[in-house]
Amino acid sequence: MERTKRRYLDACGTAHALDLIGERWALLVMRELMLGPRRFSDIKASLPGISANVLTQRLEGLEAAGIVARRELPPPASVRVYELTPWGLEAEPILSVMGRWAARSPLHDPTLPFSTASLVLSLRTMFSAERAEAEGFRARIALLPPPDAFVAEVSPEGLTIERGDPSGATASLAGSAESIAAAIHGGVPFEALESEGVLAVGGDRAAAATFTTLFPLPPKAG
Amino acid sequence: MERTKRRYLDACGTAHALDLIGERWALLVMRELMLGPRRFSDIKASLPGISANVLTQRLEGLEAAGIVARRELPPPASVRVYELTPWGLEAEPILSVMGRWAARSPLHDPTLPFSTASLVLSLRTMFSAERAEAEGFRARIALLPPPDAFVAEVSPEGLTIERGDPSGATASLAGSAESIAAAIHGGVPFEALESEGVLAVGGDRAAAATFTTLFPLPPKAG
DNA sequence: CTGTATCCGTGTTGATACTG
DNA sequence: CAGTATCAACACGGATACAG
Repeated sequence: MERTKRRYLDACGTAHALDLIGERWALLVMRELMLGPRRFSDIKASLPGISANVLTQRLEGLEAAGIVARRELPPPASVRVYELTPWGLEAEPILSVMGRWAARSPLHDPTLPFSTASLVLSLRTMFSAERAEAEGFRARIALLPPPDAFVAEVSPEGLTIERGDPSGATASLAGSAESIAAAIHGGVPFEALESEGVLAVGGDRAAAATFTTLFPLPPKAG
Repeated sequence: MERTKRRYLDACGTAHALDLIGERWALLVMRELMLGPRRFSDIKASLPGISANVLTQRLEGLEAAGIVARRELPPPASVRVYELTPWGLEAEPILSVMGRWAARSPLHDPTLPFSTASLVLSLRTMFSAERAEAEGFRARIALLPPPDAFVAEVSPEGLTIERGDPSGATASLAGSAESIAAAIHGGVPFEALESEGVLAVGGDRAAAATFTTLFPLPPKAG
């Protein structure tokens, strides 16, 4: 095939990182795998604009680099899934740092599509331990972007967000990743989103409201 | 011209970062500007393989995004230089995190060319405050990759590396960025590099030797 | 139904030559 | 020195066809 990959002739670690994950779509494919194994079609559906052949190439390249592994689920599922290797998982700080930096961009357009993986990673990135501390906040908030279910746990140790059973949570936010993000990052009041029918808030509404204030965005640059 | 820039239709911060700095060469151009203003030809000379037209396009794009600014030095210099804006400067953690992650790659080839900016940023990235603490190390080490002069200061507060006057330093390492990196990251003994005539160690050799141990590389993945 | 391979129009990249 | 012009090679994205 193409043994003549276009590489940077540069010993710098950053340049090598770009050789590995600098091609178009590569980091976003990795983003979609950060929360666990996914199937080809699910990845493709979460990345508006990627074409099947490009996704195939990226998965091959990331596999060859030792960043992604493919696996067959045992019968009766018997489907092929892609997952990050342990080293691939360690790339999450790259996504976080890039996201935090870009949040200061004056050109950012928050009205574009927003995947579930983006939502969860953005919350991990933007969580303010200081604010949670100042509020003395402690809760388990269920995040329910269909068909997934995550539980965010805020404690003095910090924030964790994992797939899990939402029953027993202090409060719940059900709706598309875009709608949940509108409430948390966009500051849109629950009532506005509920009256449009795109968000359902359950349980302790005050706790849910406080939760949405724990992820402040940095000021715009320029 | 390019009113149809190829963007990701994705509200995720990481995706927006890729819209801004995800094009080929963009991050490496920024790396070359991290230590201060540079001229077009100097940037081009530090990036093996980039062509003039692509460098022009990247500088234009980064300027339009508010990441890079162009400036004319006053007479008698009267040359045009490019520099990072304050927000552009804040992208250094992106380079660090990518470099640290890629250092674990089994495919990394340390024999490729290595720019002065790469050397300084890699030292800032890989510095181990724990080791300096454990050694009780405190010194000013001059790094002299011609035609530049940097002073690295190790103190209980951490490491700083700035352009500066090398006189009065505890020790000095003079040679190409590649040679200095061979001593620090590659673990090559001073004597081997000196006998090849590619490195000159001055001042307190023991302090210089200890200094080279403060930048440990992480273990390889896979 | 889930992926993979092939073709094709278009835009991006890279090398050389050239201009102010 | 600091770019621009030109052109060839490649990568991307879309559609479609194919394989398990």
